Amino acid sequence: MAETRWLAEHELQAWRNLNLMYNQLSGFLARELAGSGLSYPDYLVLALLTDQPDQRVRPSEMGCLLGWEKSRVSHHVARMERRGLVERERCPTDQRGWFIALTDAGRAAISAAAPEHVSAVRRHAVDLLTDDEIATLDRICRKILDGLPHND
Amino acid sequence: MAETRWLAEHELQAWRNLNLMYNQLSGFLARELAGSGLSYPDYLVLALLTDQPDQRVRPSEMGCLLGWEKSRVSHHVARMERRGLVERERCPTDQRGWFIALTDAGRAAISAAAPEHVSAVRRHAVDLLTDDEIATLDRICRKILDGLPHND
DNA sequence: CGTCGTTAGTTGATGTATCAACCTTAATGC
DNA sequence: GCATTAAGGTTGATACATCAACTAACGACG
Repeated sequence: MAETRWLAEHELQAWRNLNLMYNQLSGFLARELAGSGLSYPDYLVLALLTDQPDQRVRPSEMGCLLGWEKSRVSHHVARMERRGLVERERCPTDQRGWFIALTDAGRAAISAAAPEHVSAVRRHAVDLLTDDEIATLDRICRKILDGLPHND
Repeated sequence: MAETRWLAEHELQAWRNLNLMYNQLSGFLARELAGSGLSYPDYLVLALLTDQPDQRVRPSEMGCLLGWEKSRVSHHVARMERRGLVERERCPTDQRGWFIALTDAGRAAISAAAPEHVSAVRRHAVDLLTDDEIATLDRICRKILDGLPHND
């Protein structure tokens, strides 16, 4: 077993700041969204659905796109269905599967929440960064994602 | 109410990648840690404690340092105490307060887990980035943190 | 065909995060 | 001093995340 290479001070700083920043930021955005009656995961699901051509997806595809495992998708969609934000429809070509579809209430909820949410993302993140920084951030994320065993 | 300024394509990409990256990465690291019987939050608590001069902190200070609210600290420490990883001691100078202190078992647990964890952080994040990228990442995090209402 | 491994998704148990309500002790103001 | 407010923490309820175990339909191959 080789000696452990501990993190240098500047590496440790960056790593801690990343964790702290992400948690604080997503907590803040979640609280903001709560005013519209949506949680952050709710928002992600609804946003994903509105992006789909016919506003429906298979749970497994949703899992890939959001990076969620199937059980998380299932539990979360079940809760959202109970609140009337989405509904499940049998998939006609595969009797094992379902489609998750946006309901009118779901569409209304995200339309109401989106402007404020996007504005908060701008105010507290995107607009604070230069184009260069955004490009670098994107590159960093890609590098790290590529190095991870992809569960999709 | 002004028109909503939606995110431009490159901004949206970076934002989505940040979310995806952070969730995938922290999920991965959590699974890695689970092999040592610790969760990611467990690790953060123990690491924080080993950093303290006398290996104990007040819950409120821990909350500040980790960006956790007091109730989260309380619940989590209670669970860790049940497992013998930390213990609570009455604060002699303030009868309302406590110290959270590292136990021998806690010290042993983090000593066992740290090398593998740090190596995973290196392999999957730090070592993939140039010094420039790390510096930029740190700057980005600071900017965003500064713009957030600080709950500390 | 039938059997068998794979894939789609669900379920239940447990750990984690947040909120609001609460209790106790400390500090402040008069 | 004594009343009031604030600060340090806890608690219980609920939502969220993860794991392992499960059901059922698909599909490939004999």
